[in-house]
Amino acid sequence: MRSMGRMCLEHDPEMFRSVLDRVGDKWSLILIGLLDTGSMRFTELLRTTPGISRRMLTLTLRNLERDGIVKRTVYPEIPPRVEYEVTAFGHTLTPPVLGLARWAAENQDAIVAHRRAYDEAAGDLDDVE
Amino acid sequence: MRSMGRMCLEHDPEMFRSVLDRVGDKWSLILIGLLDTGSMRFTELLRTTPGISRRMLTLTLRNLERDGIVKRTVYPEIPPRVEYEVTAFGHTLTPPVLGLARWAAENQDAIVAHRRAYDEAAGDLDDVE
DNA sequence: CAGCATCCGCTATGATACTG
DNA sequence: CAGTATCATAGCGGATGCTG
Repeated sequence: MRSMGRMCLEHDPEMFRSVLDRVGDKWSLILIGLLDTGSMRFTELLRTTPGISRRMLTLTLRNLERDGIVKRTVYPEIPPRVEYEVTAFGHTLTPPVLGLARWAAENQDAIVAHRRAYDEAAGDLDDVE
Repeated sequence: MRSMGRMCLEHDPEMFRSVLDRVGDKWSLILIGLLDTGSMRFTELLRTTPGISRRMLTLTLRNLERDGIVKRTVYPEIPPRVEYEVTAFGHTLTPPVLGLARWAAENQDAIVAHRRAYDEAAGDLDDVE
C-alpha cells in the first residue's frame, strides 16, 4: 500500500468516490463531530449546526444512517422524540477524520498565506497588462 | 483537542470548510495521489485520470497550486512542457489523506452491505403501503 | 502541448409551507 | 417535535472549439 494513486484508481474508483462524498459533503463531518460525544435530538442538531436547513439535516442524517455510520432511534411519544448517535462502525471513521481535521486546523494559516501570495502574484500580472 | 465537533465549529468554520472542499472535491485527492510519487505533465495527468476533462484538470490543479499543495513548473520550450509536483507542504497532507483512503478501502464492503440492508428495509416498507 | 473561453445540464443546497 | 413536499437557484462539472 505505498501508492495512494493506485489505491484511489485501481481498487474501485466508484466506491472510493462514494465514500469520500459521504465524508466530503457540506455537513456530514460536522454532524459526525457533534454526535461523536454522545447522542442528540433532531432539533438539537438543527440548533447546534449553524446554517443548516431542516431539509439538509434530514438528508445528511439519512445518508449517514444508510451507510451504517449513524443510528436513528425513534421514541413513540407525543411529542415525538428522535435520538441520533454514532454507531460502533461510525466510530472507526473518527480517527482518520480527526487526522484530517487536525491537519486543517494546524495548517489553515499556511493555506491562507499561500492563497494570498498566489492571488497577489496574479494581481501583479494583471497590472502589467 | 477531544471534541471534533468543537474543532469543526468553534475555530473557523469557513476556513475549515474551504480546506475540506479542497480535499473533498471530485478530483483533488486522485491528483494528489498520482503526483505523490513524482512529477507529471498536464497531458500525462489527463490520460492517467479516467473521466477528467481538461477544464476540470486545469481548475483543480490551479486550486491545489493556489493552496501551496502543488507546484507548477513551466519549461519555455516548443512545444511547451509543464510539470506538476506535490510540494513539501503538500506532502504533509498525504498521511491524513492516506488514513482516510485506507479506511475507505478497508470498509467499502461494510458500507455496501449497510446500504443494501437499508435499501431493502425501505423496500419492505414500500411493499406494505 | 497546455491551456482558456463558452455554453449548458445536472445536482446539491436553500427557502418555504405543510403534516402526523 | 420531527420531519415531508415543493419550488427556486447557484455552482460544479462536462463538451467543445480556439489559441500561443
